[in-house]
Amino acid sequence: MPELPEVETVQRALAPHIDGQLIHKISFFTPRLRQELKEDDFNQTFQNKKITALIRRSKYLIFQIEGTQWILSHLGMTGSWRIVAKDEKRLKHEHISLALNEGDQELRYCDPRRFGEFRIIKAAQDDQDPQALSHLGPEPFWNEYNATYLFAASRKKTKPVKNFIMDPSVVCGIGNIYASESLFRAGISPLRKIGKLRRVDCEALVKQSRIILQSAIEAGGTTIIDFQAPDGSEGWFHRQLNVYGRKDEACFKCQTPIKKITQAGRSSFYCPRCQK
DNA sequence: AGGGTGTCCTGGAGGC
DNA sequence: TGCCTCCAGGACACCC
Repeated sequence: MPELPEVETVQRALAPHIDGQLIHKISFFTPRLRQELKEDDFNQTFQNKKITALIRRSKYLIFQIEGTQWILSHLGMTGSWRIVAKDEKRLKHEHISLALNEGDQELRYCDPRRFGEFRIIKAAQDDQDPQALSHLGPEPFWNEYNATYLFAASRKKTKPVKNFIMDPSVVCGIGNIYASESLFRAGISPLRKIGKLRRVDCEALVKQSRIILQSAIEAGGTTIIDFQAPDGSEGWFHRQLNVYGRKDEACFKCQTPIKKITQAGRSSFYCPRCQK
């Protein structure tokens, strides 16, 4: 399940292989992912155009392509990209192929649950976000995401803190796993109302979420079930998870059994003793 | 308007 | 073994 560190890992692995490459042909092997996939539209727009960069914003990959249109890719739950030789046999759930250069190499997208996205968006001006992503809040590593910002943004809000930090318009890229893990490290219960957080809590939360995301990136992303980096290597960050997926197991700090609850339809894990 | 729920999807786990 | 049900998750539409 790709969250920010996984998407960052994919971006870093893929970019050197596709920057500067020409798109020879785009093929779809499924009528739709989250949206309809129309081969003609993509080929008319991108055939023989050069990929100038692959960047990450939030959990999106953006294929920057010469011209006025770009491609937005989201890995959903189970999406992955890999680079293969053109004659390599297609895997069961491979839905997209970008033949590069003279067609000798292909970038393939595999997604068993088809929760991913692949769509054409308008290119952005300068360093701005493309319009399709204008709703996104700051990245966790940007200076704008700090305790002052989080404290101000959360006043008079009544949502549980867990749901608040998972809102990409507040701060992007913190999914279910890292939300639980950040709160554990910050010593904050996921049930706390965000508006009741003190400034010191905001400071701890910003700091801990950064530390955890950074170490996950350095570890090459979390592999729980589905995630694989494009070179086939597995991330190993799951070995460092303190609470996620550890229902009824002993807290590493205090031995209290980890609790699992449901918030906004998503499972949260926390230590009822360490997190207040 | 803010907060919560339902929907999309399918593989895997667990129950009987 | 085989069938059934449930669950996982991000983004977004929708409801109260």
